[in-house]
Amino acid sequence: MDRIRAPAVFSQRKRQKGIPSPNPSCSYEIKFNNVVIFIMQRKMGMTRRMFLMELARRKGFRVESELSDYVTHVVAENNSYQEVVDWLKGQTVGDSSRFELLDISWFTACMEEERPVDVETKYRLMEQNQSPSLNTTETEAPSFITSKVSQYSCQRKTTLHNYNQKFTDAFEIMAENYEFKENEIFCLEFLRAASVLKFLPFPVTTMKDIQGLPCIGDRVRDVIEGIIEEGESSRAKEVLNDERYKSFKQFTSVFGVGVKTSEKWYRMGLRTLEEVKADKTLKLSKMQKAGFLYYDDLVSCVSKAEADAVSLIVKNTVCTFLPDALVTITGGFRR
DNA sequence: GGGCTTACG
DNA sequence: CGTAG
DNA sequence: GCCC
Repeated sequence: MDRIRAPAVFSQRKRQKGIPSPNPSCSYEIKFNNVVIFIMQRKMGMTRRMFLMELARRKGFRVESELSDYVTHVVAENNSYQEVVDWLKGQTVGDSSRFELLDISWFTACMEEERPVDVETKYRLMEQNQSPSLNTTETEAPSFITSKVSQYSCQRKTTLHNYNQKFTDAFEIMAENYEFKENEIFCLEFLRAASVLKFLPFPVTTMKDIQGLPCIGDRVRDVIEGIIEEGESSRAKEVLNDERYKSFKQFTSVFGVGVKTSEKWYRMGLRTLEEVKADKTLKLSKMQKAGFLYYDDLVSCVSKAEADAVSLIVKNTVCTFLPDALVTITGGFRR
């Protein structure tokens, strides 16, 4: 249920034996053992930080004044994701990726509810955000519209690492099936949802994680729910076993064959590429003939070594004319 | 209620 | 109608 | 089907 990682085993113990100081935190009972908060002072100031720490402790939260090994939740105000990450790098902590990096709005929500609230996307500091909590004020109730994921993929900075492949694989299968059915609208729907989940810097484990994200409708939500519960999508599985899908998948893998041609072949009763090749009455386009002729070559992936070999040929050729020219591979092989 | 990429062969 | 990025 |  709860994504919170911290073990509940060590709670009060350590704190007590360490410092018999007039630390006010000792006088409050800790009610929530799996959340250990650290509040960043940067851009906040000491007075406000102390005020917030005291407030949380009064409400039964465990708050550390140092970035100890027990800390699970790092809270920052008016800091971007990058600023917090940079600051953490300068601290003597081993692996700072174990922390939940949260905006102050998460903290204020906790204070309002007097319990640790779920770490929803809107509270998280993420790479794309500039400074999420600019519209919160110190005295007012917090604004919960802290960060919003853009609906436009070009406005999202997505890394190569996909934390949600289980989900996005299923979405892409669904999308492809709708493409084969020439339902561009549902196809688009699933492709967009896949793109959004690929952007998330953490794996989705509860339905709360996707709250507030764009392009996630009921249909997509159903698939996510299925995967969270079953570990896999029964919908996507059905598609993979679907005869029509399997045939279209084969047909469209031939260069020069799209959905229209696949549809035609499928209507003719053809089901496999072998059957297509065996049918001598079919009129193939120039492209399709090439597609079959070089099929094995075209379906296989291009290796980095091959790309480098091609690059070398181009370099040498260019250098015959422009000895000082700079030639570099672009696209995926450049990464 | 409209848009959902676009140009080229 | 299919490809490309 | 989502978003404006």
